Amino acid sequence: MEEKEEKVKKPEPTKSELEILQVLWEFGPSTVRLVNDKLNEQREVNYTSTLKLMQIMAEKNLLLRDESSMKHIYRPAEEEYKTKSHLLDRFVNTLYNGSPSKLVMQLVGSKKTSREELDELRKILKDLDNNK
Amino acid sequence: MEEKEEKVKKPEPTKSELEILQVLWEFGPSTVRLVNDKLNEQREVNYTSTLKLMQIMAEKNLLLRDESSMKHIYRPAEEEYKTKSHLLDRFVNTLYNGSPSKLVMQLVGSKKTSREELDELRKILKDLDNNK
DNA sequence: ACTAAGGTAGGAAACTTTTCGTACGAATTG
DNA sequence: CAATTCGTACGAAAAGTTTCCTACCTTAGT
Repeated sequence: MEEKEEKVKKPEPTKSELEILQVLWEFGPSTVRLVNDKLNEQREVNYTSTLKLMQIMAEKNLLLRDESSMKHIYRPAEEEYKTKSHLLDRFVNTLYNGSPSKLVMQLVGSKKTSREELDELRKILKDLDNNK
Repeated sequence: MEEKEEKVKKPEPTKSELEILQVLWEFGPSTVRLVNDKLNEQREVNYTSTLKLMQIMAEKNLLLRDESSMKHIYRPAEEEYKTKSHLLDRFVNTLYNGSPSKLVMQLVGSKKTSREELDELRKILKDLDNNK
């Protein structure tokens, strides 16, 4: 009993790696070309830069790829939810001493949080109460 | 009308820089020695490493320092609240498409969030309703 | 006065992350 | 079938971040 699926530890994605993951989560398994095009809607990146990065991510097991066709198809190795949950966790730990409610207080107190968002928040918390 | 206080843009703190800021926020204006000691409670860092980093941070205007005495006293250039608020904002933008409520939903859905924290959250949202 | 202890400053080394040049193979097209 | 286009692979350069060595100054103790 040793190998099941992916035994290898996935490191945390870097900033640029996260950008790539976002694209893949949004558009599903994609070619480097597609990803690079999307990235270039935000900022200029050379195609080979994106290629290289995605190759590295594959090595690190952040991405999986299908090489059966010539244009390799990449996809995230881990679910969006799982990855983000992990990142959120670290964020709460480093900035809010591990206390999610402190974070939410800041959100609620922030001028940047819109009325609509606040309404949404109320709804969520109400549900929380009901399913107690 | 050109210079008022600090016109210079402060860059986002890096990971290590954030560690230092945390110490300064918690303990107030401090010497490098103090900061380094606190850091070493978590992990081993050489004194001059911390010194150098704090000097760089002062250059970048992340820290201000009082050089009047020989042991320089450093303090964050920006309030804890402001810096964290900014970081939280960027976090929400990059991971949750700018929607705080999505983030909170993840918090609420996470197994890692304790019962106590959930209670806290309810309280916060209730207040939100009252001060509507 | 000398030594030890504790400061600062600066530069270089070590790592990590990001970018891109170059080579080269496969497909497409004129 | 040549030329252009589009793909991968690889390596190294560039940039960013972190660590630490060395030099040197000041203060405290002996």
